[in-house]
Amino acid sequence: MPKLGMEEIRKDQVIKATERCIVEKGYSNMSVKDISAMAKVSTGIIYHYFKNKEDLLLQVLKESFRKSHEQVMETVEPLRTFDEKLMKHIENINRVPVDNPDFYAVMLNFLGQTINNPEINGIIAKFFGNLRSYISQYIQDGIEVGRLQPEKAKHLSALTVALGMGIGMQWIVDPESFDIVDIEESYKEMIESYILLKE
Amino acid sequence: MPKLGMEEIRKDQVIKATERCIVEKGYSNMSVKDISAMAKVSTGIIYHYFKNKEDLLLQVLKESFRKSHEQVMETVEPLRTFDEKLMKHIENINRVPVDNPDFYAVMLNFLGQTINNPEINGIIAKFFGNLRSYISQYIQDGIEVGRLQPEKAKHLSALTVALGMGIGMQWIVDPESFDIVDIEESYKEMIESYILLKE
Amino acid sequence: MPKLGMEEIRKDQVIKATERCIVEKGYSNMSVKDISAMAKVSTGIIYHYFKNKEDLLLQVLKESFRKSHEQVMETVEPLRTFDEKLMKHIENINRVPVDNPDFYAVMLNFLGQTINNPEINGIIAKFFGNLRSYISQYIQDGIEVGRLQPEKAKHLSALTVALGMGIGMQWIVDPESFDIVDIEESYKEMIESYILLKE
Amino acid sequence: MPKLGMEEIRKDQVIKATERCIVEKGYSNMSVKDISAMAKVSTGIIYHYFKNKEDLLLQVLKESFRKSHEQVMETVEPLRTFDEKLMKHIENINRVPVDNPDFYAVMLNFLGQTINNPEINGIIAKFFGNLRSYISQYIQDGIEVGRLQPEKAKHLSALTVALGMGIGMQWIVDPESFDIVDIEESYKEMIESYILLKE
DNA sequence: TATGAATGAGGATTCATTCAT
DNA sequence: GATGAATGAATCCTCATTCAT
Repeated sequence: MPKLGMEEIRKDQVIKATERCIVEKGYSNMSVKDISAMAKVSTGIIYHYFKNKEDLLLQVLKESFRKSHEQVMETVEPLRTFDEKLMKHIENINRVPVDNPDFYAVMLNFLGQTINNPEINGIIAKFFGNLRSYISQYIQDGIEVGRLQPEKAKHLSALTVALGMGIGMQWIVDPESFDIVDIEESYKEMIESYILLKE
Repeated sequence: MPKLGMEEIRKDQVIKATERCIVEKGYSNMSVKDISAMAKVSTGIIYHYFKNKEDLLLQVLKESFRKSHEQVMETVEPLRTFDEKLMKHIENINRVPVDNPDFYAVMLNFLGQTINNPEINGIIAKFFGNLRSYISQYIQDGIEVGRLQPEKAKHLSALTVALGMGIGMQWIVDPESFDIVDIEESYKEMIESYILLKE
Repeated sequence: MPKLGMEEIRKDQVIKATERCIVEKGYSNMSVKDISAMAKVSTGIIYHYFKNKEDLLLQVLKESFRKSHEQVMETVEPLRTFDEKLMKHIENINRVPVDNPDFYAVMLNFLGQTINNPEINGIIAKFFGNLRSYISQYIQDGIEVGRLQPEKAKHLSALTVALGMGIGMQWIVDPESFDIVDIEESYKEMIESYILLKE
Repeated sequence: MPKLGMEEIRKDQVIKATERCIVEKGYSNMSVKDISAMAKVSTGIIYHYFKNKEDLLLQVLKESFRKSHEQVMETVEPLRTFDEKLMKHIENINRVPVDNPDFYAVMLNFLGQTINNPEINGIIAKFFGNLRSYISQYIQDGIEVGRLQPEKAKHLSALTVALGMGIGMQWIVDPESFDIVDIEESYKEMIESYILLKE
């Protein structure tokens, strides 16, 4: 077993274990010992690779957002037209709770810290900002090709993200309340009816 | 100072103090001692009136939702037509983050516990359910008077709530990202364009 | 309901409740609140009639021994001959665990405090001393009527009490280990064979 | 000071300290902090090696019985004849209160918990059962070599243990009441007169 | 007499973090 | 690099006792 170059392996191992702990026990009920047990390492190792628990948690959040972003890019970028991209993005957002419920669990847990932890708040703010800015780009494209009303552009990105997040949250809290696959159509329709795509 | 019949006074005092603690310190960084200091009572009194910290927290959440619901009812109920009601409801939802940021702080903190705490989850699920069901009633009314397309009704309540919550969350996390008073118009327009109100 | 002369009624009520608490929860797991709940009075009442918890407990122990002693006297005193008395006394001692298991529960609980609580130790010592001294009297009588060997008298009372207590304790701890009614015969035989009763 | 492989050392250290605390302060007046101070370790270490206070106490009881049993075996086993063994066993039991008063202090404290703590009850029941079963074996041997009346065997072990325990308890509670070295002779005589050893 | 509200010290237990090995 | 023993402050909670009513 290599002793050198373990850094990446160990960090990854610990971050993944922390994620699982958040999902299984929750942000506020999870000790460093729990994490080390889940990762099958000693507690000492954690402090060897991370400054402290808070540092580790921040890295977990960053990694979680990084992966989520990566996933979105992979599916959306290859598409050509702005409306394909927008609709794909909506699909992506809408399906997170089903496809990757752990992401939601992690995000909700961190969201609870946003009020009192500026660092976490900053990371989440940046993530939301990114989501909006991708959508803004598609919209810009749509305006440029003359198929979108410029006056609707201003809040569209925030509204699109809002719908996705709001649907996801309601569904995570109560999956019986509606069918999340079913609602996707309405989600798209609502956006479309608002921006009045011109043929 | 009276010694008898203090129950309601003390419970209220402690619940309010707990709310303040959640807002100022956060759900997971707040000790019973913090609460008792905030409420200017002894820790013992908290256990005299609440079974334990969890019980207290649940009551804080319930109380928070109760007040929020009350507030909504007061402004929406007096209105006559379904579209006035719906739009007022939207306004209400949209303004919570500005008018009552503490409510958002509390809710976000509890939302973070929803994954791992079935009791909290139940209370939040019920609250979201209530929000949707009020909207559903306005919509029913709208369909009955022939001014609303029935086929849009199915997900409208969830979508309306989603927009409100999603806007609020983004704004709480980053108030610089958009003007929340400004976005209200777009919020309403999006709903209206979807349901195609007939004159 | 009389307000004057409540002292005896209340004291008795509280002492009985305390006894029940000791039996049901154990000496060291029982709070003043438990006692007041069991007695259906307020905690304040307890401090009105007893100096403090320790005082109350001492009175419970005394009362327990007083009742036990009373019971013994009632059945033994009417008898005539010393050997009838001795055997009846043995029967009495032997049957306490079955007839009055609460007494054993209470005594065992207090016995556990004897090492570290001189006051409790004193009361128990006196109780054991009493038991021995009654037996010594019967034996004196036996010697005087010439039916008992004087040289066996010295330790007989302690040995008789020892057998009774030792049997009781083993049986309380494990009632399956022997039949306590059955062992009485052997208990008596052992005493008889030792003192060689002359016809 | 070594950092690895401390488990046995620490456990022993803590168990011994707990024993001392029970003797000096009593089962119900002794805090984990007292124990940790007595053992000269931090409170944390106690929870590192024992599940909780109750677990620790159970191990103390077990250890106490284990040592006592060991001691008995060492002195009794080398002996040849059943009556030598029986008498030695009686001597051993009788001398515990003098030779090892801590054992009695510990046992009495735990005995007080037997009514309300099934686990403690089980351990004590087993210990008493062991004591009886050793004696039963000597008796069997005596019957087989024809020097003991079989009909007396049934309760003899319980009666022998009863005498020993009963004497010890009375003496612990009031050492002035009789001379425990002196009573040993009578203890033995009582057993001998009962079983009528044939030459 | 009687109540039960109120106190706060003290209880068991957990936990982030350090450090000798 | 890696371990897990060790710490002790901080957590939640209980409880004997007091006292205004």
